[in-house]
Amino acid sequence: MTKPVTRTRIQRKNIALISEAALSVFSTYGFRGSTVDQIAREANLSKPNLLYYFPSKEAIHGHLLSTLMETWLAPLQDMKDDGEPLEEILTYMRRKLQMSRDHPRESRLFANEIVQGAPRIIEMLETELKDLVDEKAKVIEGWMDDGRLAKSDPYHLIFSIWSLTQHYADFDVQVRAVLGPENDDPFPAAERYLTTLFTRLLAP
Amino acid sequence: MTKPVTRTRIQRKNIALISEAALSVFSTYGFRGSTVDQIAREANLSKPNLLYYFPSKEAIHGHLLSTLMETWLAPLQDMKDDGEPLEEILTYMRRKLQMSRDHPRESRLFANEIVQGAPRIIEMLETELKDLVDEKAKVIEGWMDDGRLAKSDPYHLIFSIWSLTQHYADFDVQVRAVLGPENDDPFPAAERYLTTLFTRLLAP
DNA sequence: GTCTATAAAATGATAGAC
DNA sequence: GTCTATCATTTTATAGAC
Repeated sequence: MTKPVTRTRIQRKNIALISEAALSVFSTYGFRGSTVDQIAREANLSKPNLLYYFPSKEAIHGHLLSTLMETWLAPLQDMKDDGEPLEEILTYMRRKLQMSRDHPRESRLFANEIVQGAPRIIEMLETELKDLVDEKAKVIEGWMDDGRLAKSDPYHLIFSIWSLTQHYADFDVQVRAVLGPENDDPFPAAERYLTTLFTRLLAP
Repeated sequence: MTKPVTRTRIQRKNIALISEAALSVFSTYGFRGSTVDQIAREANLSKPNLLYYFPSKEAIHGHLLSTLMETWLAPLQDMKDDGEPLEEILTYMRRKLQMSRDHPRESRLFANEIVQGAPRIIEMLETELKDLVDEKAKVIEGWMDDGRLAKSDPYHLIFSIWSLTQHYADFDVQVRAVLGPENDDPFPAAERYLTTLFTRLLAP
């Protein structure tokens, strides 16, 4: 698929530098709201030098999205049929919550893209993501049919894990504004709350 | 606060036209990603004519945000101390879900603003919104202390209602992509799922 | 109130020297 | 590989006729 490339140390370094800078900028302003100038400044490169490594603004954004996609899907892929059902769900939820805490920019990059209609990843959502969710929804449904998990809609269950965990990255400023400056880290309380929520919802 | 204005019919009509168009455009592209040209085209006005009614792009955006804010807070304000606790919470959740279904552009306008750091409404979040949530969290905590609602964190309970309901507006394309074209309206199933979720979480 | 024309700044991208 | 200079477009906003 992707053509094999041999890159020099300096190429690897600059591509990493640009990716890092672009992640910060795109996740904060969205695709159309971001400028190549901003990214170049953030990466400490001149604009033409940045465009020596990527042919266009669109290319940088596409590179980020496809690179991050597999990281993003990994936690759901790792939810295994043969585990203890409630523990599998709780582990998935906790991993997603950790990603919100440790990689909020990645979360906001996707949030920006999807809120704005997902023009650049809609196809991937309809194929890769849908297939993965279909598969895992079947697993969850099996658990419910076996009486190992209380019944509820498996698709909306997955949506609820996404929305509840990503909220702490995507709406971080609002969460902090409401909790006030005295509560600096909302994540420990969030984890306790979400554990209770999914346990009460799903315990058989 | 706002200076009282007497507007002609034509002024009211055009301001409404511009607001409507701007809501569509800003909610889809965010502030920086939107152009005055787009809004003018959408409103069937020339760009200078649009700028005759609003002094700048920023002014249109600000007008929208402050106009919509009270609509946005109304459902939480209406949650009353003297009702049946679980019903009050479920009613609030359902009203929020209805807003996601009936006013998705408003939801996405705020989502865009907050994901991008809420530069234009952060102050309002730290005052009006925080005060309202503080007040309602106290009410909920009272219900829990009286044993009329199972205990859990009232702040994160409110966050969870926001994230779960707004998800169906803000991430609409993703929800539809995953459910596939055969499931055209996700809201009925969402309402059943969320009713189950909050009932199991909160029933004493 | 509405329009055409246009100024002034920003932005994406390229040319070409080193 | 990196830079300065620059082009072509887009974009916000204004001038001024009607």
